[in-house]
Amino acid sequence: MTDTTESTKTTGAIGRTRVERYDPASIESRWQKKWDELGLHRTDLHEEGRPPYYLLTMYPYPSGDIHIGHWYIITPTDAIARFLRMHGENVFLPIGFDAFGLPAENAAIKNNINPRTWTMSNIDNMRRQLRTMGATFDWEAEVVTADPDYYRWNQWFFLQFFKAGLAYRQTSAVDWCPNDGTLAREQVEGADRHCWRCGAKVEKRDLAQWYLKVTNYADELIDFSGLEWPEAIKAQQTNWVGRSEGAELVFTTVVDDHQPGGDELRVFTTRPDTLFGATFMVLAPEHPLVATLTSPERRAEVDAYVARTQTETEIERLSTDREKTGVAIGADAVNPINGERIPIWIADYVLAGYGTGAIMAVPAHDERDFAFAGAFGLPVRQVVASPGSGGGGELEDAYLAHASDEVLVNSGPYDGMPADDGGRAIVAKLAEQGKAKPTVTYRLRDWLISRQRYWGTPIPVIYCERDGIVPVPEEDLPVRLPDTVDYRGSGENPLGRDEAFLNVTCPKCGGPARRETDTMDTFIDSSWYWFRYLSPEKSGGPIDRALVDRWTPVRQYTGGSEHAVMHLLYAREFTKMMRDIGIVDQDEPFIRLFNQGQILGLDGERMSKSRGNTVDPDDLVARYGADTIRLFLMFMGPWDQGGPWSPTGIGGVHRFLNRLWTIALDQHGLEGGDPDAGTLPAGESEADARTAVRNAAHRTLGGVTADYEAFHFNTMIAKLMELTNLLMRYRGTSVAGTSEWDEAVRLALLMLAPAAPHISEELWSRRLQAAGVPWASIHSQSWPDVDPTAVIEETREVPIQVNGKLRDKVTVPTRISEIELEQVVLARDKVRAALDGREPSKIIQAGGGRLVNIVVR
RNA sequence: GCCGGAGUGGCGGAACAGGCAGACGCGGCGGACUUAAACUCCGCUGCCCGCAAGGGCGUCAGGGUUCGAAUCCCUGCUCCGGCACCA
Repeated sequence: MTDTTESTKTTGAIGRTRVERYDPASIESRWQKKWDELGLHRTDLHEEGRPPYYLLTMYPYPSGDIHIGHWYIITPTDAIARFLRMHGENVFLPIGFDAFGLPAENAAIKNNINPRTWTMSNIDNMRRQLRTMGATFDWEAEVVTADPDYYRWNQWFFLQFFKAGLAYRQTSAVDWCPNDGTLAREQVEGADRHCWRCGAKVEKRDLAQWYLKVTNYADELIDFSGLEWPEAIKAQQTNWVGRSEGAELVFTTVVDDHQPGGDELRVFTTRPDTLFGATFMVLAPEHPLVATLTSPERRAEVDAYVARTQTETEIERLSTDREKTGVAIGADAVNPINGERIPIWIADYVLAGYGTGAIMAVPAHDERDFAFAGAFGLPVRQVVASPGSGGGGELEDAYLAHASDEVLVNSGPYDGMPADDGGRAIVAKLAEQGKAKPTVTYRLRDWLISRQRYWGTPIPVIYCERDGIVPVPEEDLPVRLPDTVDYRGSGENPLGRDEAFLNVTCPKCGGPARRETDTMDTFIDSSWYWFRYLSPEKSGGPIDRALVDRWTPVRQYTGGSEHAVMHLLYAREFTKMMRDIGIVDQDEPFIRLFNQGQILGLDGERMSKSRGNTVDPDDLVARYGADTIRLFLMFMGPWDQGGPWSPTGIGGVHRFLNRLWTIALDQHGLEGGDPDAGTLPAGESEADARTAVRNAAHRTLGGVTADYEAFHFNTMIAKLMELTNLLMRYRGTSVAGTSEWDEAVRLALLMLAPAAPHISEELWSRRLQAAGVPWASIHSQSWPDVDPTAVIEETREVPIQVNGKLRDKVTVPTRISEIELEQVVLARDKVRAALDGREPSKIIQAGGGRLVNIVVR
């Protein structure tokens, strides 16, 4: 802790003063309280005077503690808010808690307390910690998603989506985590297919589940026009949607002893040009025709393979370079282009959920088909080759080139055509017979939202034996999550064990019925929470349309990139669904997105409570104060970069604030350790020095303003350090206390205010008091303007190069002419030495004489 | 394999549109203050040669464009993040 009793000795011209030391502990909580009392951060959403600016940062999950990673995202966001307010924007910066979810349930099971109790007590703690940052959240807008007043609207949305055909129930093989229950496609990660949250291996289960029809928006989701989002996120989402253009081709099954034939076997391909090279077909083991097409003598083997793919896929899929497996089913198909009979196989490398679940295998031109053909001795026929090569000879690998300078071979009438034209011709020909059509396929799946967990939003549906699926009437919302359920895990839905919850009367027929016992994916909560911030208390509907129209889309969103294809994708999808049911009039939720980097723990891993590698900022705050921590985090490096946590260097930032304190409060003091203290630099007049101070202050202002706008906080702070160091040099000289000095200190405080709000407010208020001016918060001041006349330089230093190598520098008047500058440069001793008698062949003055380069042979 | 991003001192990082590489900070060295230490302050600090003046070399590697390249182009390497047989 800083010793507050010690004083800095001063022996300046003014005489002895006692200046207390910078003690953040004594000032920060005082200002936080004052700002609270004044309602400095409360946003009047109806105010007409200033333009609205919705600034949003991703709300935290209430895991129990705010760690340094939270500071890393939140405090720069707060600096942006304060900066914008000083520019006259009416900034809305709300905060809330993503309060449903698995960790609460697990912690509750472990400690035998109710998830709600656990969550709410964490939230209380985190509210307190969040306040120590000095962040300007509007706490009146707070949203807690586990409140019935919030989740009832999840249910309401679900009912509207159901009515609009955007929510549906379907039974199919789904990804299932032993801890989390069902997962959406986006929530299964890695080649080994593990759960995004708990890491457990994901299995396949056949379940009836609820889906949201987000595939409706596939094309819209890859259109980012009008959005300022990081390239990386746009690329990830585009890949995730996975739009793929090609054609659907229709093969036909051949009559066999055991089956009548004539069934259509549709395949999707991006390479119709290779149709003549199809030497076999492969169906996904789950393909519906497998059952009828399989011949009696192959039946046993096929059944065994199908069973095996269902149970063993995860183990096999562990290997990235898996061996191809599969079995022939004892039936053939006809290639529509040439009538050729080719055998039908099943294999797990063909996925049931993509395309048509069946492929034409062209081993010569597809790596996977090539490997499969190699494993089972199936023929390989090259049909694309570079012109002149003929395509003879054995391929060692699949031949993948298919640019327009490749031609078709072994393709009957299409021989010699460029591959891409040939492909189009083949599709066109088959289309005449109804056997092909150009098709677009997507990787994106509908959003599976059912979860077999307790701690979430109950899905508002009732199952009646007579009426089937009956939505809960809107007037019966919310379907409350019972507090007393035995939520402890036993692999079954906790809500299914609560008879009082489970048994209801059918709203349609009045007969006995049962409630849905699944809850919603918690990503539903975060898919519209920012709309709710605008009217958290509203009871007649989820959102206040007038405020939504006025304040959204969000102008600037800040948060991590780890939810690139989860939250950030769901939020876009949900907004489009809200638009389609007519309750908002916007296509996109977030205009600008900024992804800050991650602060990693000492182990180099992402900080998380479950890993136990979090850094608690409380100790650091106690020692250095919130302002130092805020600045240090911003100074570490570019905000979008993050990096491993190390407190080394925090002292440098703290010293900077101390120096600022000194120049603001002890301008006439003398530095004991500096032999030049109190004297102007040799050869510099007071007038020169005053001009230099003013010039530096305004130049800094220009740079700092641009840096704030670009979120370049590290260089913004570096510039303020430079200015402070300069003022430190002039402290105790005749320049200290002049109007130029005074202006520089004032500007420095204003520039620092968004980033280090407490110390700047404290120094600001002391200056006002000293000047006898009534107090007004620095945070309600206008951002200062650069005085263009102040940044005009009388002279400038010109680097001189000879053949691109720096040889000399010369200081010249700013208004020097080109000819004069050339004369000055050529007269320099070092230049003449470097030229060594040679005649310059060219003299280049770059940037209007900012640099001179002399070219000699 | 595909997609995205990045390679600059001992370290974190600067360098806006091709024009002084290394701002700012950490660390290190030297000094002032102190009885002493801590704190604070001042100076030096890319590498090599040299007592110095000065010179040479330097932005992952190799080529290229240019009067001039950390920056643009080509080839390759390494690292980080994402995807996972997507036909």
